[in-house]
Amino acid sequence: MSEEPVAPRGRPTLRDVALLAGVSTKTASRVVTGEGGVTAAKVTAVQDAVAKLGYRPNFTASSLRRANGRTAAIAAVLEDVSNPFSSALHRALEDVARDRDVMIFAGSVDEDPARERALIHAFTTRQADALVVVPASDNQRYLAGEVNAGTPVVFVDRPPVGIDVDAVLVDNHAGAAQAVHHLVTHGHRDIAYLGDLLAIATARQRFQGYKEALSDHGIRPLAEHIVHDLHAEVDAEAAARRMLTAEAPPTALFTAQNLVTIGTLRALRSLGLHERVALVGFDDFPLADLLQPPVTVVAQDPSEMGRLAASLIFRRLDGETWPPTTHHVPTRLIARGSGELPGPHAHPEAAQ
Amino acid sequence: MSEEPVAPRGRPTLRDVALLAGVSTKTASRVVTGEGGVTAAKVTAVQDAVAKLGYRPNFTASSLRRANGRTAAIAAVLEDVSNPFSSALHRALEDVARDRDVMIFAGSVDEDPARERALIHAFTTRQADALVVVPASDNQRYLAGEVNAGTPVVFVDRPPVGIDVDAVLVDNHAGAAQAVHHLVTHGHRDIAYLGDLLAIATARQRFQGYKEALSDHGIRPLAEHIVHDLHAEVDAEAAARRMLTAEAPPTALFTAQNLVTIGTLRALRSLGLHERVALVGFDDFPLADLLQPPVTVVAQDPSEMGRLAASLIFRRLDGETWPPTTHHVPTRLIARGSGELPGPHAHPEAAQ
DNA sequence: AACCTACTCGACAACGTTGTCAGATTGCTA
DNA sequence: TAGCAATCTGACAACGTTGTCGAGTAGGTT
Repeated sequence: MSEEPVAPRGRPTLRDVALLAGVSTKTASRVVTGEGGVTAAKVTAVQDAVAKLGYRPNFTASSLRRANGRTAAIAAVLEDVSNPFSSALHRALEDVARDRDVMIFAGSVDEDPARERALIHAFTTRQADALVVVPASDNQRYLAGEVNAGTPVVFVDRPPVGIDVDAVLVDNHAGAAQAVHHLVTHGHRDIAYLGDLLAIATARQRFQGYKEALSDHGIRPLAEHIVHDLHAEVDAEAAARRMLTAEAPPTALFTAQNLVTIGTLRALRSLGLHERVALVGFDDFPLADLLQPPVTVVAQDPSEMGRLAASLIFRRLDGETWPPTTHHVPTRLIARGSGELPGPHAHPEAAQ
Repeated sequence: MSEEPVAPRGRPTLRDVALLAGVSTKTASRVVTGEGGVTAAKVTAVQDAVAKLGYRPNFTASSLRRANGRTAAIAAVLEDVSNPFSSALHRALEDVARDRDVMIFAGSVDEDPARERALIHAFTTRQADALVVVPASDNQRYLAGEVNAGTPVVFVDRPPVGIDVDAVLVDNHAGAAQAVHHLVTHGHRDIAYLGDLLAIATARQRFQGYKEALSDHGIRPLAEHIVHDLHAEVDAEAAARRMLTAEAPPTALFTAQNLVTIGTLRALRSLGLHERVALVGFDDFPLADLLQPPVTVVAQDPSEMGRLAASLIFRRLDGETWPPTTHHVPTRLIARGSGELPGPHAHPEAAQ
């Protein structure tokens, strides 16, 4: 059934290959790394031995010895590998890394600062060549050692604090303002805010954008129409339901995060208000266009962010240097329907 | 601004720590690994040196030397880290691995057998302790070496071919049959099949389940109502549109894969048939319950599959042994609306 | 024939760490 | 005081690999 030789307990090493081929380990190494300068006869002898033993080089040992010490692995410290934003980012990193035969460590932080540190510690300890970080903590000074040691680090989605590294961010402020402006344009003045944990910098920025856009239109938001610290879908659903069933409910909603948007949609749907109360969400999500009404969003571009982050990483790994820079990937308002439901102040011609 | 010492070019090693603390490297090692048997004075001396230098152990070098040689990293070879099934699986693996401080390498195969081999090669070469594989190739004999060497391998979603390892599968046949039976129960006899690449084993099983369920009801499917090899959303949308606009269109659809279901929904929606033609999809997806009508699916449980796969991996890593076993995670039909749209043969009391 | 160059090859050390083992120190008992 | 066990410590080798370097061989030139 199995004609392959029983492994001599444990994986074969270069020594085993060399022994079988009748050459030195160094020559065997030369053959498997393609270094060259080996007689054709010995090359085939080594190759035969490799095949016979099923030898696989130990890349770990090799990178310990090799000049640059690279492990050809980079680490992605994400919010949650299973959420669409993180996984799109992850995928974009992979696509760029793939061209260079670089592998990816991925881990989920779940907004837990301790987990962030634990992950980064684990990854650096495993000699990841670079770090892509969506931080959850409020200070990343602890990364100074890594950065000084020359490990490329790029922050994504949220800015670094206490440390100076490249960052790929979204203009949350402008995106939120754009959403609010859009709702005002469609005749709304009573626009509620439902947002993520205020501890998250991007949530604060989006809230700022919301407030400033309203104030630009001379609107003062009602305190009872502002809810923070919604992180999970169910929290958002409950908050939206409460707000919409109170007296004097808002005519439009700005939901400042993915899951908050979805939770809010559930509330609207179950209250039968989905065709009446306007909604613009921050961050696009799959099937938003298939819902009834289709959901208007301010879309981020996680793929583009990932590609950009990866390219910064690899340029640094290639030896390029420049002062730490923050890049902004633009947002895009995608009008699909829910954000164009007319408000009480809609001019007939404006609400189309 | 920066009070930390400039790193002595490159990361500090245990030797640097030992030198600074005035002890041998072995004693420094004893302290950082918590091996014990070291005077309190030296312990603090070493700890001070560690702090001062910002020393981080090189886990890679350590695992090279340590008895079991474990790297505390496992590899997940997924279809596409950014699709919901894969990322839910990934997340479940991470949750189990987290308890043991094990990290995860993840990569996307994209249904490309060559990519599958390349990924597995890269991961084994980096000494991953174990492999979780959602295969794309039709034969995985090439893994024999790894398995013989004692690396735990678990296949998920698709069975191993040419090699005998643990597997965590879905009962695709029964799930598909259940979907078709459900549609028949609701008065449909002309039920179309839209499915994934026939090269994928699970797609074949689902198709089998479809055919057998129909034949159990004495129904012979029409050739023009069977389409294979749909993999992307757009392909499915085009195929569904073609089928639904031909003469004598089916009254119900069984879509045998995630993206096929979504593409088909788009076609139904744009043709205005979404409230008329029944649909059951294989594999659940986010927001299926928020669509109009809500989408009835045969749900798999990727989280449970991931947890099970991880537990098998870790039990093997803990030294437990047993003959390679295939586990089946049950599917669950979730009736939400689209699958209960009545067909022409519906009894008034059955269609509810 | 003496010399040189180009090429092939292997001994050795080293990457950063830990297992082994034996030496040194301490404290206790007889 | 000698003897011995218990405790602490460091020298050394080894994990699997590759960089360095010098030895060996063949071929070509004077």
